Amino acid sequence: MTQPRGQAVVDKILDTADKLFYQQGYNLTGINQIIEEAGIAKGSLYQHFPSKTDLLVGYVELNHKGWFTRLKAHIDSVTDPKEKLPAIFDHHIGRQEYREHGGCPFIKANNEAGMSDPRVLKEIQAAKLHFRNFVGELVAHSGHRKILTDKELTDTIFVLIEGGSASASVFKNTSDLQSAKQIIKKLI
Amino acid sequence: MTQPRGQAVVDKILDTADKLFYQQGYNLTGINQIIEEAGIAKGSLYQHFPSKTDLLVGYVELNHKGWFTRLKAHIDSVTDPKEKLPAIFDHHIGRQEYREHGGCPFIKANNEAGMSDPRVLKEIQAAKLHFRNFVGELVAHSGHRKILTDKELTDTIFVLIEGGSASASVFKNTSDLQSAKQIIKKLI
DNA sequence: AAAAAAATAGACAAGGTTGTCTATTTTTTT
DNA sequence: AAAAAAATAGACAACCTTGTCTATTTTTTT
Repeated sequence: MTQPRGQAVVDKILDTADKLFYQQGYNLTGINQIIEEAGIAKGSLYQHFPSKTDLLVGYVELNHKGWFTRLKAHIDSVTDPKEKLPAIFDHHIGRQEYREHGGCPFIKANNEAGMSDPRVLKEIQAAKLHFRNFVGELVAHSGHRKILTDKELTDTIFVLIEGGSASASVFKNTSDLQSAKQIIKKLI
Repeated sequence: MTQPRGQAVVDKILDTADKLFYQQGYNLTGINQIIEEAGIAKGSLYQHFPSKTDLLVGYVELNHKGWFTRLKAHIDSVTDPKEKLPAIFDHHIGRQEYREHGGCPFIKANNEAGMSDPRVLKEIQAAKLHFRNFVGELVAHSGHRKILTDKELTDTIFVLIEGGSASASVFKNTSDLQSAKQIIKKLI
């Protein structure tokens, strides 16, 4: 069970698929490129992922986990409950900069391959609901000014984050995410 | 120059590409499927579009024109300047229902093939700037309550429409677009 | 140490992809 | 009516795709 050096095969596959699926897109990334860049054999890939679609499902699940872990860690580091709301935008601004303004990985996967397997859409919806519930909790404890109701503010933040990420992928900058952050600060 | 019955070849190509690129995605739509469903010969396609990428550019341009024509017609039909703002949401709600919640065609094309040709990204950015400027004009003449500045309200509407369309493609409904509409009504 | 499982390298099948080219027919222009 | 352009049907090249299968080596478990 020990793992002296180097990643396990599954991790190498998922890491490579994560990079390539996001950068090039699912349909433009071939199995052969994945095994070459991951440095593993084709048989190993098909042992862990019976089909390319299964690898896509694994990719979406991995992104769900990793994304939420990072988001929660960032928000937990902010102590003022009201300040946690703009921090959601800061986190996504940083992620889009790191990701070179490629947009939301879930929306990308959904647009390109959302119909290829029901598990893909299900997992993407789960990730988005997860996010909305998380925002809802933060709003509920934020002590905001109630210009909008809790539900309205939650929906606004959720939709602004979606739209701000889409805008980042079009304009290759985070200016709309920054604008959205300022607007939310004004409304809380 | 007359065209007695049936569309010209170019129109048949673009209509078919429009349908298939949006429904299936650019990368999953083959040239052979396009010519078959359009009922034209392969040589005819390559006479008008030297490559598949050129057809993609034509597709984005066609969407830019058609989308704006429809949007403007809808907004023009609303007389009250303030009511034109929620009408932007109504229009997009109707479009997403008609499009079966596939999301924004520009975002889809950008996610899937934004890097394949600089003309694609350029045209998508042009469409989005076109939209933002259009919203800006409506906001300027709306006589809203100035809870937000003109620029802030414009940005908010723009980003909410982007996010609401993305949400429609994930949840296969227009509930976030409807929520966004209500929030805007409250802010104007 | 022996048995089982996992990983490797790579050939291979079956089919799909874009784009070219030819020969023929139809349509449009002059 | 004659010449030019456009459209058709389809074969074809060159290549890429996913997934399978074999033979061999490495790693892990018992």
